[in-house]
Amino acid sequence: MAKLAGVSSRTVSNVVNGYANVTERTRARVQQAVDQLGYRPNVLARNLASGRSGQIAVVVPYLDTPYFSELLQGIIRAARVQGYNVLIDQTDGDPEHERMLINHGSSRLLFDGVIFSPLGLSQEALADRDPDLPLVILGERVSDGRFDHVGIDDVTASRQATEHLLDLGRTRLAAIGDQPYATGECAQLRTRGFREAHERRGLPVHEDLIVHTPRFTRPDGAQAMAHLLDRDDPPDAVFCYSDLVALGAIHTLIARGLRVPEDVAVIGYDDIEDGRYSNPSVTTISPDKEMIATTAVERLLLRIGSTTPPPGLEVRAPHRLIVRESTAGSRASVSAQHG
Amino acid sequence: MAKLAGVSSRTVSNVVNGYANVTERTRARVQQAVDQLGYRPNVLARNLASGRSGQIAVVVPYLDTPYFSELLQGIIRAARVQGYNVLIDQTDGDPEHERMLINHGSSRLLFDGVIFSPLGLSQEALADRDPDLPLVILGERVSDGRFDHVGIDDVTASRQATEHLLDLGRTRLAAIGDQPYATGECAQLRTRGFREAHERRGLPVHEDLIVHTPRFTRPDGAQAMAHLLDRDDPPDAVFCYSDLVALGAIHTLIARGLRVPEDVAVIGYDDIEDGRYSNPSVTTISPDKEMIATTAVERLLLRIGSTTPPPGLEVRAPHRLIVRESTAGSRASVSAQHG
DNA sequence: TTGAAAGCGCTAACAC
DNA sequence: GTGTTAGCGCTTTCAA
Repeated sequence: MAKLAGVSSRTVSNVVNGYANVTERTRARVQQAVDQLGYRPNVLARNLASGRSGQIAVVVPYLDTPYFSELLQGIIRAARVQGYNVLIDQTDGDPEHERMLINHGSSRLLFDGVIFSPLGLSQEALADRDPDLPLVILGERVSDGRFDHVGIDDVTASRQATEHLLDLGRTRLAAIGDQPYATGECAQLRTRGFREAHERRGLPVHEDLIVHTPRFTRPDGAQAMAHLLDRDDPPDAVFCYSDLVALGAIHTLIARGLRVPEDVAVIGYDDIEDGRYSNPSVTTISPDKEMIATTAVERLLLRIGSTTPPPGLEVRAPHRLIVRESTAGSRASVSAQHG
Repeated sequence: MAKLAGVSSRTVSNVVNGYANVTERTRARVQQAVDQLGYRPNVLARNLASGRSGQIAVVVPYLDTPYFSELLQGIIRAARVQGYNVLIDQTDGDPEHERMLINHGSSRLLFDGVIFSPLGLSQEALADRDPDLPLVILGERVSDGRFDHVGIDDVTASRQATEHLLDLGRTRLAAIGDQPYATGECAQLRTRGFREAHERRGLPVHEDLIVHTPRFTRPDGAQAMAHLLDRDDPPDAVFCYSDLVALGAIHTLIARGLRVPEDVAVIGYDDIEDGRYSNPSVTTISPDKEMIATTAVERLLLRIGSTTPPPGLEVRAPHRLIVRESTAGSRASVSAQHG
């Protein structure tokens, strides 16, 4: 024991953990011993004794989705600053896997809390989860008071995206990405924003131009767009529920010899890097990822630290509309509005 | 203790861990007790006692690089099958951070081994690392016998990419991504392949068309391409050291009103999804990511499991050339050659 | 303010 | 094959 090299046990713990009640002299003495012996506390032992693992889990549906990997970066950074490690888990949107993770998951104890971006998980599954597991939800789901929720205002953002398309003078707006079933809450909020924009202008929604997709990937976008173009009366603007979908849609448009945005304007969602360098670059809704990440970590650690769980907080992160070539053409400039 | 509900301690451990020497009857009895009490072994305690954490770390320079996030998926999957959790760490290519992780890193004990994709780390730093840490290196660096190395044959792949460009009848080939300094080994191997292709055909290398970039990102590609186009005698084909670079380069080309591939053919490297849906889609070198991931995990676990470290293995993963629109135009089809 | 000692819940060497 | 027992290296009451 390192403590032999000066004083004794309990004090070392105090010093290493930076507790208050230690004489300056003692602290110095211990510190010196620590340095000299190159002592490093054993994380495992500490974890066992304290009952905490010093790790948080981040659960996302798909790791190779740029939106998530960009978000993850911020989370990892924020967690590390607080001395926490991040465990990453991918669910592939599998409801069973998601449920397992927030229930009496086998790996409970491996992490002290979870930042969770659910996809397939229903409200009910969320409800009967392990009540002792500190939890922060990302995305669209609204807090039931027992966890925190961080996300942008999807409805407003979607409305603004749609209004941008209408402002361009387009009249036949399509929407790609609706998911009119239990696990598609996120998509449904965006559809609601799409509708609201029309309502505010007193314009009719072209119901048949709302296309469903199983996911928000490039292939989904490409296929949906092809579907739309096969119609008698194709759209002149498309609101895509992710930048990936937009990228896929644009791919199809160009492959069919159409011009973006002259023939069809396209707007995406997420502001991933791909959309900044694509041809054309993609107009998009840009959520403040940095703030989402920071807030999520902050809230989770607060939750982990408290014995009496704080009330569930509803955090609205800001977003902006970023106009690029896919709606503005080559003269694209940036306009911003905070949500 | 769950053991009260039947027999006793040590046996439980045996059963739970699936060891051999247990009577069928005993096993059943224990199993029943386990089920009944809803017993779950405490991972932390197990880790402390066994000295192993059941976690492996994967260290990559940048998490939001599609190549890495695609690779990570495979690694996570493979590790999970073996009952291992994956801890992800991002170094931002910071040599100091990288060195720390493979030395007496503070978080040693948190993971049993590391799969490492180094960037800034010099050969020397690698040499004086913690010799007890099981290590598998991804990418270009060749094994010194004390760790395993998994990667494709960069020189051959790069030569094939270049030959593909020459086969198109192009004569002024540029290369974007060289890094002629200590930490740019990966880039240098690709440059070597680029040269070899010219040599084999008895063609001169246009030295002034080899452009250096600090990283392999879209902005790097975009900028380098702009630089090339500002020359008196621009290239008619470009070998980009990553798909992201290619995407950036194409962005610039199109912005300048040039046609890809008619005016300039572009080939990338990595086969990320972005390149399959971009306009034009990107011809590329496709490494077998699945195999790289599986092999890396397999070798690492083997290393973790052995008391006497196995000799460092050099694993060559296969790759293929995938021809798409950025070199073949809209009639792009797929040709494959294994490396 | 600091020492002593009792675990945290498991694994593994050692006997039976 | 299975029970006994001694730690793994820390945190944390409890005294002093």
